[in-house]
Amino acid sequence: MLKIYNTLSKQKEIFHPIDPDRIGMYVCGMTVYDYCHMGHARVLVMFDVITRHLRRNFPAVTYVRNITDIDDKIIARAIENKEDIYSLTNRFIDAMHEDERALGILPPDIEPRATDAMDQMFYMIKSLVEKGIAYQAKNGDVYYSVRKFPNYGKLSGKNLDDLEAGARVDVDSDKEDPLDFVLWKMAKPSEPSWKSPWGDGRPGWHIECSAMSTHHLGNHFDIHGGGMDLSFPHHENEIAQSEGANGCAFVNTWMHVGFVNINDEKMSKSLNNFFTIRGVLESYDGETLRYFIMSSHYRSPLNFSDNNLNNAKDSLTRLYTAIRGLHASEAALEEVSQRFDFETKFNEALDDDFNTPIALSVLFELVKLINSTRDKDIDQANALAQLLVKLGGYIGLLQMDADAFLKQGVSLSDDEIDEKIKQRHEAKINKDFATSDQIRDELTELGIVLEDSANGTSWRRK
RNA sequence: GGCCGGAUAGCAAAUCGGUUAUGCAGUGGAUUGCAAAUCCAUCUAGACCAGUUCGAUUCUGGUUCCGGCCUCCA
Repeated sequence: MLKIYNTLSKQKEIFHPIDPDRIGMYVCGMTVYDYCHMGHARVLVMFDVITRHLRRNFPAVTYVRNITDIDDKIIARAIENKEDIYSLTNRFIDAMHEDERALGILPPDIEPRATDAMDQMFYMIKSLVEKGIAYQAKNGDVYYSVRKFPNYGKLSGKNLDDLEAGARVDVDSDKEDPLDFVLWKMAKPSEPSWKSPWGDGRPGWHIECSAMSTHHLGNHFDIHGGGMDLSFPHHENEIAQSEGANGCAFVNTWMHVGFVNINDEKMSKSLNNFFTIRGVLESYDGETLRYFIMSSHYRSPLNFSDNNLNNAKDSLTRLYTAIRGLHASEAALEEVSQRFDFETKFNEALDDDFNTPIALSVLFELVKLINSTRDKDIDQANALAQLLVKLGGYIGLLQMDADAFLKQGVSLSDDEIDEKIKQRHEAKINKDFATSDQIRDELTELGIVLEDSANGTSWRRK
């Protein structure tokens, strides 16, 4: 029984799909004018985990994650680069996909681009204008009239009068109310623009997501997610737009992923304390990043630091060490799956609002059993290792060959290392431990750790 | 100012009204020529002050500190 924390009700709820045969989930994706940073990585990874879990529990899941490929920052950056906006956005979309692959993220089912959704936006804006919820101001911009939507603030727990009191001054506005937000914006002469019933211009950010989500998932769908910073005003405005235009409930469950922090402060562009995914990948492999992200609950803050990343790496190393060299048949896997309740516990953890830290701890319980079984019953250890790989796969972990994971990023070639191991072995046979230890120390220096066992010596990266 | 979160051992991070979280690190032991890996045992908790309770880290109230949103933000 899946429980999800719903930002709308501020509590965990049992998830009741609108149509159990067809779950719809929409997640706000990137605005593509720069490389993705670790904050984006967290949203990407967590909704990947969520999608994987939903797919194992429901026959069909449609995961839509949009791309915002038109907005002020994109225009500004394109001008700065003397570049066409499409060449800019295409470049960063490719980079994003590359980052995603490194993190083991499966592509969403549909990845709509705002610039392909103009008609859907026109349709929605038109409907809002016709209903008197939106208006075209003197400057030509079309605004949403926030006071016309009685439930405004239901997601963020804010009310209009409080917002009004704390509102920053908005001088140059033709808005009827300072809290009204833009649906369609008139283009300045040199800017990219689209023809619309209200004049040449471009869409506001909020309407993009309302239009794309309902277009692909219907007016009323199950889950809508994004980073916590989107809950206000972005998601609040989406609710106002979609429910205002369609006259029905928009989304049942709202999910928000917590921030990635640096020294307990939010990682953000404006604070200039962000790390790009590709930057971090220079020092850590993608699976380590993925593990790091899953090591805390998705709604808690996640502190980004070398110490925590190294912790993640060490933990993953323990996991991979346990499955190294072990393989089993489907039948054996089936047998241990039945006999032990790891899978049940693992699934229960994910069912409880996607509690990945608990799910990971189940993996470590399994590791302990594998390691202690190894000497007594190798067949069972093999089968349990297979089970570990299977459970890891549920959350996109442990799908690499263990040797490949444990040997990656080393400066010497396999042959060179094997040669050193051979030399050391000979020294050991001659009881020349000074030499053998020296060889081992040299390798340790290079980040290569040797492990002796009854079957000979193997190695891994530190 | 308004509205939200959070405070757990050396670090990270969950659960839970009474019983081992888990990973890394530490200590003792097994194993090893010595290590590494592994196993066994073990030490470090619940910001502070009240209250409810047979019993609270867990519930309630207050205090302190930290963070977020209210402007583009994942």
